[in-house]
Amino acid sequence: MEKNRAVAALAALAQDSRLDVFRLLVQAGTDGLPAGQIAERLGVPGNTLSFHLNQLRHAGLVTFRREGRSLIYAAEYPAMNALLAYLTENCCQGDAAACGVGTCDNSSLVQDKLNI
Amino acid sequence: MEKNRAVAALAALAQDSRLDVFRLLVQAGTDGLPAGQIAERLGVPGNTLSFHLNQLRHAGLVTFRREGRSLIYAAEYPAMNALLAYLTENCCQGDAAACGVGTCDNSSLVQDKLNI
DNA sequence: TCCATTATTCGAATATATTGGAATCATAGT
DNA sequence: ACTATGATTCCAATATATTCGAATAATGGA
Repeated sequence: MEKNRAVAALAALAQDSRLDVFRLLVQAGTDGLPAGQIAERLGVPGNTLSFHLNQLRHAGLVTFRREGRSLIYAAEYPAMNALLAYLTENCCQGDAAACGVGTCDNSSLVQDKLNI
Repeated sequence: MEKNRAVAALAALAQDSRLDVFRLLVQAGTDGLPAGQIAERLGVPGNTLSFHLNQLRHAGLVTFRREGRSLIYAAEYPAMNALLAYLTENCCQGDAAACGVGTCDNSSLVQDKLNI
């Protein structure tokens, strides 16, 4: 993952409403949720939500598809994983245990799996 | 980890210079680096770097200690791990494999280990 | 075709973040 | 006490982000 994309993804997540949206979509799974339902659940005006969804979309963290009149948004899991990988990359000069990252090397795992 | 702290950490990382600083410190390990050396390595003016280090510090992502005239900054690994845990939390309704997060559940792992 | 529904885009007001010059603070050595 | 070094704080200029009212677009049904 390039630095610019990482900064964009972090910036997209670094906002109250957008972090809520993203987590909601992560929980919703690959089926996603229509924009209106997201707006209702989070109590955010439609046009404001639209702005935030656009930010998340440009950051590559969500995608959408049309279904009738509804636009269904869904989390882009590979992008989330790439960001996690980027953040844990080079951690502790390879000695992950030294900084408590866990027993498995998330970064290389995800990179191998997804070819990012 | 509370949402506010997560947003603060994400915002701190969502900036070119600060992401550079943080990654540099993550690589440097627990010994850390003096502010002047960070400024020199990244080509950032001292006062500007000071501002950014302050942001990272307020977000809980770095700490510092004095050594003579130098202030040595170091990455706060528990905070980094708590952020990763927060981001992967509730992912895919527990079915981590479904969204490619890896074979181990990072979030619960880190939470158990660090009591965050 | 006309209307209701679902959602996005535009624009302008407001708020927040970033930058660097100049001044200041803290420490160590003489 | 004086000076040099390493770093921070203050401030004002500039740039970016957020919000919501109003206007617009896309779809489906009568």
